[in-house]
Amino acid sequence: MEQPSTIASPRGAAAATIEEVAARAGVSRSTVSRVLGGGDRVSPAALESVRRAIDELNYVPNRAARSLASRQTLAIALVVPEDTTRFFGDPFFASLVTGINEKLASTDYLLNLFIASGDPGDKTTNYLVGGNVDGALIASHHASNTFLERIHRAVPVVFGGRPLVADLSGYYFVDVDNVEGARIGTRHLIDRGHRRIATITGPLDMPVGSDRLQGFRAEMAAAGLKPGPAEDGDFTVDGGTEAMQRILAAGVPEAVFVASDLMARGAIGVLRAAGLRVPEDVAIVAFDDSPVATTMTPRLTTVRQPSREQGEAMVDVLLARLAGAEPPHTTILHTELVIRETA
Amino acid sequence: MEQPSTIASPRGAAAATIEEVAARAGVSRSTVSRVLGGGDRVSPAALESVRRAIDELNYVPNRAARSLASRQTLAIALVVPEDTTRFFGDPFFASLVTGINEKLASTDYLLNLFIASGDPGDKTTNYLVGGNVDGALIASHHASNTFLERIHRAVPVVFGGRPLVADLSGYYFVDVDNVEGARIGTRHLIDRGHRRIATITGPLDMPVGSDRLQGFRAEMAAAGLKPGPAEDGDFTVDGGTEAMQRILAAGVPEAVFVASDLMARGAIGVLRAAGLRVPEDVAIVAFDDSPVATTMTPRLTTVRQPSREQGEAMVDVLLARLAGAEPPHTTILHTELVIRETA
DNA sequence: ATGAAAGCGCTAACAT
DNA sequence: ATGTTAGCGCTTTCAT
Repeated sequence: MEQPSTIASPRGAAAATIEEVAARAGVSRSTVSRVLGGGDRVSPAALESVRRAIDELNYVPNRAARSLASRQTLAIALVVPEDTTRFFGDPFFASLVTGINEKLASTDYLLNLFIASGDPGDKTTNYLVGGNVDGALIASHHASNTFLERIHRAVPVVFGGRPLVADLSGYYFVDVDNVEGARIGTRHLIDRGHRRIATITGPLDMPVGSDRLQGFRAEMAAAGLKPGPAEDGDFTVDGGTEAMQRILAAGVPEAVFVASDLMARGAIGVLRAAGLRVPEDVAIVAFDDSPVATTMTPRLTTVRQPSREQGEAMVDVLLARLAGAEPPHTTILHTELVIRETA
Repeated sequence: MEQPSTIASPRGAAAATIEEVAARAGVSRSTVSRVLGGGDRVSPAALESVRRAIDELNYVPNRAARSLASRQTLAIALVVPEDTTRFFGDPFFASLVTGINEKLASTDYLLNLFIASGDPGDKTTNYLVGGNVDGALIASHHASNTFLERIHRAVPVVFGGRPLVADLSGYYFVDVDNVEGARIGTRHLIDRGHRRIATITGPLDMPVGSDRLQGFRAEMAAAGLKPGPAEDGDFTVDGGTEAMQRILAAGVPEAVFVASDLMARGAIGVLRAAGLRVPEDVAIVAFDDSPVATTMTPRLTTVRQPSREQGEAMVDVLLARLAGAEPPHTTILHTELVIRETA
């Protein structure tokens, strides 16, 4: 060991620089840089000695310097404009992140996750706009316009879900056909012979929320039925509970189309507490097909949303853009009905 | 515009540089830099014109350049060496992240989250070692030594839980007193008059796993009781299910100390399926006091672990180190028993 | 209070 | 195949 262990300070030993590696290997900076870049146009001898020097010095290139010079970071941000409770509570994010992570694992890009709830000081935004990542994935939902637009202007972005902006042109996003999904789910209820059908929606200021309500209404209309009450369940278990209570207060429906599995869980709890059987007294079709759909009893009949594939598709589109290709601005994924026990 | 707009590419308009801001404001780079740094030793007039220029140009400092020069990034990494399933499935991480996030929100530091499951190419490690963050928080668990040590050597690190390294000296960590917690939980079972007590453990290659088993055994020994079977439930619902099945196969215990809420959920499912009542036939004390403890029926009697406080404490220690202070290497948090319905 | 000048550690032409 | 030369955009002495 030639390096004395200087490590009494918080940061470890002063990091070796490319210059030191070059000196030790008896070559120039450029040669070391070439080795770092894949070892092309480097003699076997030089390559060997550089590699050894890197090893001995425990050298890792300084990324700030590297990105400053090369204008790329090899990092991709996933921004989730939600608070931690929602982020961890909603299984949608788990699948989305899983899809993204897996797709990115085989590339040189590293995924940075930002849980940017309120972020008063715009720390996250400045970080992204400041050139710290090559591209960003945003699980849009109900983020404020300025926030989205600032990032979108500075760095290639792909949205998960339809971004909430005035003018969609120029934006890239991967969305699920929520209108279609809601129609499929509602249709199943109608096919089962139900007529008085209520719905529990997500927040209507979110595209996912309003799209699913729209699908519900469209399908009811197509069947010549008058839609029952629609109550906002906030995409949470508790919200679903309260929404169901409000619906019940107005009379017991034959069936309920619930716009997420989580809300369905809350709703079913209320139904049972009221002595109503599912599906015998009230049938339920939910939306998501997340793990809770099979974990709870009775197991949910639900509209499957391909969240993981959505994550993968987002990465595909972003990577294509970063590679200079021209992927389609809009990618739409489809849903399918999974019939289990609640309808 | 002296620079031709080469940017038909994905990224938006070329970002303004400090030089352009200076020119527009009619001052030097240095003055702009001072304004950026807080506006000290700058005349009101200059300050005003620089601010306007920044605004008009939509200027955001390039962070790579800034960190290269200033040797700090204002970013802090949270590294979770787990796969996404575990990360999202275990409520422990949700509270930990919540605590960390909240504590960091009021500082200038930005939290970068890395879900570094396998990471074959060491992308995450190189990112951290490459100086991309000022410090790192690691939810340690069962990460490989080399991984932890490489990061620890390069950047100030604080671990959540006791890191799995040969020599603990030099490491900073915030841990929960798991031995004590397990003793408290086990004691409660003994106090209730139970004698034949089994345990479902976490993986024993994790400090949390072995500590809780050790506490269970210590308390049983202190009471002069022979510990019942111990089965590894992997800290998951399914693992808990299987562990309980193995225990049952060897005979029905009077009580089980289960080292996590999630595993208790699986275990109770098995018990009920076997026609056994909880707590009448088999009493259960779990560990965590996560949201599932009150969500399920019956509600869990469990040892409360302050995960959120743990996250906050981790940030405190790291921030202290970054500020040049000398916080204690070890911080131990305590547990308390929460009595509900299962014991 | 302000500017000039010297890097931070790296990549990327451009020579050779 | 290798070295030389410029920067990348910023902070930071050091003068003034």
